[in-house]
Amino acid sequence: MAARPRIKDVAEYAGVSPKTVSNVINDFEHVSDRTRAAVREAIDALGYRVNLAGRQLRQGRTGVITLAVPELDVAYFSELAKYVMAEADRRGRTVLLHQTGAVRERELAALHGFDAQFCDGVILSPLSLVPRELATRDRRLPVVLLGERPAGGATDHVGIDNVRAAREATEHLLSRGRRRIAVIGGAVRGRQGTDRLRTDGHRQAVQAAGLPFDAELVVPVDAYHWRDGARAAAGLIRRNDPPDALLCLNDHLALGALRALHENGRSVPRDLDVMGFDDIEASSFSVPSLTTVAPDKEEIARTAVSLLLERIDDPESGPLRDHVAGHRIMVRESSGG
Amino acid sequence: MAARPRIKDVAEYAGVSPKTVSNVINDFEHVSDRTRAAVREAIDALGYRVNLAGRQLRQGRTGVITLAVPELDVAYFSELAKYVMAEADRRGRTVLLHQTGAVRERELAALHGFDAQFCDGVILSPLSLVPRELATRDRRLPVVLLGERPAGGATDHVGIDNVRAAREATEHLLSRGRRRIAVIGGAVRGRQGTDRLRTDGHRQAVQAAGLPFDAELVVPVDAYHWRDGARAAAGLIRRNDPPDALLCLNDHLALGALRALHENGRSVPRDLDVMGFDDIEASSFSVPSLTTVAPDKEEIARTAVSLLLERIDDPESGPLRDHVAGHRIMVRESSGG
DNA sequence: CCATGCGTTTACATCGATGTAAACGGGTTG
DNA sequence: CAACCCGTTTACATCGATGTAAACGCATGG
Repeated sequence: MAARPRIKDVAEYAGVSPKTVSNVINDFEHVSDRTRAAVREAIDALGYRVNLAGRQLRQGRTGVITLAVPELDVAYFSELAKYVMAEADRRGRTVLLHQTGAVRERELAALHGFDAQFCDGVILSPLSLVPRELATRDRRLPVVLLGERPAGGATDHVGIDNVRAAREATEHLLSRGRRRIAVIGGAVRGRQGTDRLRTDGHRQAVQAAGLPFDAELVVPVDAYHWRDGARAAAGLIRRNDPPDALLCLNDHLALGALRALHENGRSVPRDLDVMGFDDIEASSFSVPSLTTVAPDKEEIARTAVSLLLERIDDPESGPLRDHVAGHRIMVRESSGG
Repeated sequence: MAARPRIKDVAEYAGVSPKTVSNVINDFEHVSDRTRAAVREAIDALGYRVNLAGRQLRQGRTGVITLAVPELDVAYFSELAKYVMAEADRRGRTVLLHQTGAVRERELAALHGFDAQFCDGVILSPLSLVPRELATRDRRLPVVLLGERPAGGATDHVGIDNVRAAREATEHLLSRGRRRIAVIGGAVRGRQGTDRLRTDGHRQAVQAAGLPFDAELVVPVDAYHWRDGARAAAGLIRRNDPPDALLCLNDHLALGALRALHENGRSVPRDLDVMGFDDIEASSFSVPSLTTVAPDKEEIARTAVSLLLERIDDPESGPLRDHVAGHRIMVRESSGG
């Protein structure tokens, strides 16, 4: 089998110079129709496809953007990845998907282009990095952050209004008559991460209702997986003064909690209400189906890609942008819906 | 901020030639310790990192392998991706994750390196391509196929023994006294896809037990998602002679079926048994928890990466390989476990 | 003291595509 | 008919890293 054809081969076949072939490929306007046709024919005949390495070396662009998320088997991220890839595809880019495992070093590596400088820019969903680390990133690589807003604010950002979303979630539970609402995966103090922001929103709703905020009901977790939600829920219902509702900061936690409640003979929503965050596909199909906060993932993905591509095309373009994407409360069976 | 340092900058800083720096980077043996140390220091001082485009252009290698799967939000694939990435990481490679959406053209594009020739090889989990198409691939790009075994057999392959796995699954249900077992997502005829192979295995078990095989109980689906499983299950229990067990060809279908059965007042496993395939994390936490066939995903990932890297390092290396990975039946509540 | 050998380092060319600037050629115009 | 213009095409250099082959330097042996 012959070697992969180069631009030079196409040029010889078409009887023109390599640069002319390049001009045709890149839709340069001053190419006569005859030449263009001849080159197109040569490209088809030889099955030529551009070599990205050569192009990048010359242009400094790859057409590849990286999406770095903590874990792909957290459904929220794989669903988000799907939207990001679809949008990138629409814009003629390729997505390099990367898992950081929420490890600091790997998130930092993502910020700096993976030593590889393989991509034109990065969409990063950070978990471990603190704002200062996020701020010291390599300015040469455009970055858009997802999730919590970086305090320093040196980077474009897309996310939902976590405080408001959590407040609305708790308001929903309060409106159902729930009074002792536990927050699984929450954080009362510490940096303004997603967990802290959502806990703050919850606290606002509780206090606005004239109820006392009980920090004992905020249960931190190791990770946002089923098992962590199950463990937390099991612990909570064994307390002397158990909660009458569980606000779980993602759907995996909530689904794990549902399982634990079932194992312990509690009925949802009769005995307790349960809510989640993210609205992953599984949440429509659980038994009972799960009330949850649904961020507009498609809006998040679309906006993140747009902001990133703008920065790539023009690194100096305007001020930092901070897009707040929409969200909805999806009321389902786990809170009587 | 200064421009990214090149190998030449490092060379000047260290007072050696660019090629010597390259030798240090690539661990060439004939470099004196003094020179090596000086170069290392220069690299640190300047924060130098190799430019992959330059390297690929010269070496024809990127260190990047592609994993192309139908859909990332099918948990089996995102879990598999996690293992593949972990293994690739261990081997010092980067994974470019790609979604084909089960679209023929996109699977073909994957086979040919995405027009981009960005990667050294591809691990492809095909859904739509027929064996002939798989055989006509570009020989220059090493490929490992996952899932069903390609009939033509022109490519390395890793998968479980689908026929046996399905036979064992059905045997489990039969041993519980189930007699009318429906297959959701199955196929009685057509090419030897995963669906067909598993249906065949099921049929073998049924007939080995001296029972009639009822093709009416094999229900095809559009996709392997919750909603499809829910729809199929809802249809089945409305029949005059409903099944007493559902063998669903992936866990999403099974979880959707559980939901539909619940909505229709059926109790699992009292009224029916339900089984899935894949053993995704959600299946341990559903209510009831799901009996399922657990392929050894880690073995699949590890082997696929190994085979691919061998082919990349030596394209002529030996005959085609076909690795059959292990699987287990995980008995849980949905079949009385 | 020079020749030889071996291990280390360097100069140069090269991978493929494309920016730059100059060359080319056909048509106008004075 | 020459000077000129403008749109098209080309020659050449370049991006960064590395393979090749030759040069270099130090040590040993004749």
